[in-house]
Amino acid sequence: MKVVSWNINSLRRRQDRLFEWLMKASPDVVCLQETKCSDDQFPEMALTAAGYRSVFHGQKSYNGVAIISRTDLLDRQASLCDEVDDPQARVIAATVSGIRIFSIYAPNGQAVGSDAFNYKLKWFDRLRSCVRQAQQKFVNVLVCGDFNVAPEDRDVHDPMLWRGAIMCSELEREAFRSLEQIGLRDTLRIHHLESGLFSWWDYRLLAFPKNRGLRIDEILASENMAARCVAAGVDREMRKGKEPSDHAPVWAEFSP
DNA sequence: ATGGTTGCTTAGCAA
Repeated sequence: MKVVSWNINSLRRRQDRLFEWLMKASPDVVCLQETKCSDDQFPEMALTAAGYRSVFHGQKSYNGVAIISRTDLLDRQASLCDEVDDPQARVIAATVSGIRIFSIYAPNGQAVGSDAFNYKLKWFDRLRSCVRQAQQKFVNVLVCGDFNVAPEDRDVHDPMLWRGAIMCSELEREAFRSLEQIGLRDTLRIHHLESGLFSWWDYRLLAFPKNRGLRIDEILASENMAARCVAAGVDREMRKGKEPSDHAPVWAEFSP
């Protein structure tokens, strides 16, 4: 089973690219982030015609997440488990073949120490609690998305330049590690230890051709799923060409 | 070098 996580940076803007890629790459499950469209704008019918079911949780202009799958998506949940009424559409979960799958779009945090930054840290606490709840019910859990955290220096093109900056600060990395401490594994690192593997490149200053990027999109797997992970990678091709998202899809392959 | 690019919406914010 091939699972992909992709921050598409506007589904409406990149719908053609999405469908071409689905036909070519033929993934089993795709977690999308920053769909930036309300639920009434989501191309559910077109996806059905292409052979994909979908669950989605969007809002006007910003954020928005979805999961699309070749097989049934059960028990859709569009929240972080708690009763907090969050106006930002950043989480959706569903069950595919007995695997509980989350598509998450973590807050960016704007600047270290800002209100948005503190909201980001609290949001990670809420996410951790929510994933723990899922782990009570499911042995197989995947948490896929844009975490807006580069977990280690090897995930950063220029660690000295980014030292302590947003997405790289110690508090954010600690928040990310707290997810690993409840038994989630960063699937890319099961198969690749090298630096230079990124998932996001700024649109500015030729960042992509210079490979000046960060790895902030991850597929985290529960122990049982990690044991089944036979390959993982980044689809850099999708960052190329006309009007790409600023993120490339990251993927992980699981044996039955 | 304190710049620059894109999306959403239409002046300015978010990323």
